[in-house]
Amino acid sequence: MTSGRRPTLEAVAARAGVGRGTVSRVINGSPKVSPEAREAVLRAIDELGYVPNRAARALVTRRTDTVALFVSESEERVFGEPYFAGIIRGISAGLADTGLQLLLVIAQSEDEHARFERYLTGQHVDGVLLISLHGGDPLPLHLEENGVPTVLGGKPVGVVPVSCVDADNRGGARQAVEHLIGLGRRRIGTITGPQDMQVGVDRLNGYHDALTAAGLTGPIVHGDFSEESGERGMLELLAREPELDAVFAASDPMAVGAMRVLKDRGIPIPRQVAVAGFDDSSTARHTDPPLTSVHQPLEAMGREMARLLVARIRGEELERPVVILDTHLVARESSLGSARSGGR
Amino acid sequence: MTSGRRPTLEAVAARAGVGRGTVSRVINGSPKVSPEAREAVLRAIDELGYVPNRAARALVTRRTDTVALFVSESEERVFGEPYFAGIIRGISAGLADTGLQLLLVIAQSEDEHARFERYLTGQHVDGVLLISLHGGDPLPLHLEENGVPTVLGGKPVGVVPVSCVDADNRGGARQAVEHLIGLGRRRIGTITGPQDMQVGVDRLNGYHDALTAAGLTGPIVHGDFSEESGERGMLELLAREPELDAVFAASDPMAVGAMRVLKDRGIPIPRQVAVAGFDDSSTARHTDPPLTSVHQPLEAMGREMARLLVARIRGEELERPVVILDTHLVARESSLGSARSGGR
DNA sequence: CGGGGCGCAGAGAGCGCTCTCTGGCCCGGC
DNA sequence: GCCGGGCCAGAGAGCGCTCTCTGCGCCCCG
Repeated sequence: MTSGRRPTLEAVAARAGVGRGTVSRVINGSPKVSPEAREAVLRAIDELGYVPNRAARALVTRRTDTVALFVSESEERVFGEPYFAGIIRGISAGLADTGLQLLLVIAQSEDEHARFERYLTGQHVDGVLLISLHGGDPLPLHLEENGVPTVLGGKPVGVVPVSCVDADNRGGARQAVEHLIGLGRRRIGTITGPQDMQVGVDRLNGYHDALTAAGLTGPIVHGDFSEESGERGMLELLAREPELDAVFAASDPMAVGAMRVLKDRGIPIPRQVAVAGFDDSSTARHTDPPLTSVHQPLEAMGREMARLLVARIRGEELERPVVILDTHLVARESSLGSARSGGR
Repeated sequence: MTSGRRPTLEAVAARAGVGRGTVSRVINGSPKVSPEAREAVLRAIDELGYVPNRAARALVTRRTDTVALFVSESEERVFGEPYFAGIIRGISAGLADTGLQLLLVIAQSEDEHARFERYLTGQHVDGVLLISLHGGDPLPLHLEENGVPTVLGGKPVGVVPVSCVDADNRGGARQAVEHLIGLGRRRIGTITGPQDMQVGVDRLNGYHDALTAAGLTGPIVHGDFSEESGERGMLELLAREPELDAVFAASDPMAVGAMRVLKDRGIPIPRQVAVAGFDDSSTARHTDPPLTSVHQPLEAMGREMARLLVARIRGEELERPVVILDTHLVARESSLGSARSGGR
């Protein structure tokens, strides 16, 4: 089929009866080409099935037309699957008509993390998308210092990033807790996420916001987003506050863990204790009872990350370098239904 | 930090007091370098923070050190999230110490599918991994014809692939149905996957195998792996076989849909009808009751795909170009517990 | 002590593209 | 009618690397 080797730009030029420069101009959409020449070149490209060689182009332009999605997965609990898949779809969609390719880099250990830092700063990609970043990771800083545009998924703890996209974790958590308060709950505990991640801090703050606004306080225990830490957290909450009538878990898996403990103890959900989670993962719809949870627009977040990165690569000034997308509560049976006090 | 531009191989050679060729040999691990020269080169590389330019190398070697993972997601129902994430992790792990980068290509429409076919056959990647392939997709054939090594995740329907990795869908389905038979069930229906996908066919065959071995028959309805098709399938099964005492759904979402219908009808699970699914997704653990399901080793499958592809890229002969990995049943409450006939 | 062979190093070419610079052609103005 | 300017095309250089080929020096053997 392909005779020996793929056709080069030179071959196209020969066939079209023009010079290499003209072919290059046509390919790159330069206006300085006469209609006849353009026509001839396009026909030759078509006839030869010419595809430009990226390596050769990258060599001279110093752009690779590739961006990396870097996922640090040293602790797999952080890396919830629905989150991952949703974000990736959004990114892929956002990149689709930009001509940029997506390189997926999953660092599963510290070693790999270091190796990839070198790789990414080494002129191999035009930009980097980072998700599930851990507290104080210097990677985004190093990248920017080396002139590699970087967009973060999720706010980093501490530093103000050059550009990042996040869900409104604080607002979402606040909504969830306000929802519980609105249902008449008064002794509302929370199981937090890791406090070295901004997302954990934000969701705790949202919880605080709602309680404070209602003049309430409640017990706080710390988890790490995992189902198992949800179980431990629930046990601790019950020990500290036997009169608990609701719990807000900062992730769905933790909510699932909490619900398991409640069931084991024979505590009816939501009659005695209402439960709300965060993520609105597919699991939330299938728990017993179905879990009230905060939905975040994963695909939109991914798309927005791609948009920001592309703009930065093109050297455009960003009007809003930090984008926070709305979250909303999806109320289900784990909180709805009658509470003990109001019960029939 | 970086003064102007990154150091080139030439700069390293100058600093080490050797020629470019020697530096190249050191980098590529050629044995034909004296220890002293190698030492000097390595020091210079370290001092300069030299990172080879991939584009320049790719241009001359005609290898890109990049493989693509191509996901055709035109119908999103097929592309279950846990499947995706698990496989990717395996692939990433399998590629980790090969120096190959992973390009993620998600074709969300027919247009993109066609565009990427051109891209992938156009010397941009050294090999391609394909997952969730649809019946009769000519892409793998085209790729191989163009000399691009390809490894499939999941057997294609019809043609015998050059190399592919799959789970033992038939065996898994058979195990699940044997399990139901072993529990005393005799009127076992199935909701199949799409029959234009080999995975759908295999799981139906496994169901057949088990029934035939036990001298039974049962009603078959066709679904498309989606939750909604599981609901429809269950309704149809109940209509066709009111005495049904078990159902094997070829995917977890379909099993979930089926369970919803059973619950709506007030049919106790598993007392009257036992349910088994396929995938052992995280959802399976959280349904009510928890779902018996067939587990497939996703990460191992991904790793195996990577291994096969790397071997093919290196031109090694494959001893077993088609790898089928074992599946096993995870029995949970949706099938365990007492059946009607046996009382409690 | 001389010649042949081997092993390591360096010079040169070239991968396929872009980009700059020069040149040719045509048109308009004086 | 001649010259200047604008516009499009092509030639040339060079991006950073690999690979081949030549050459040099050393060692070993006769």
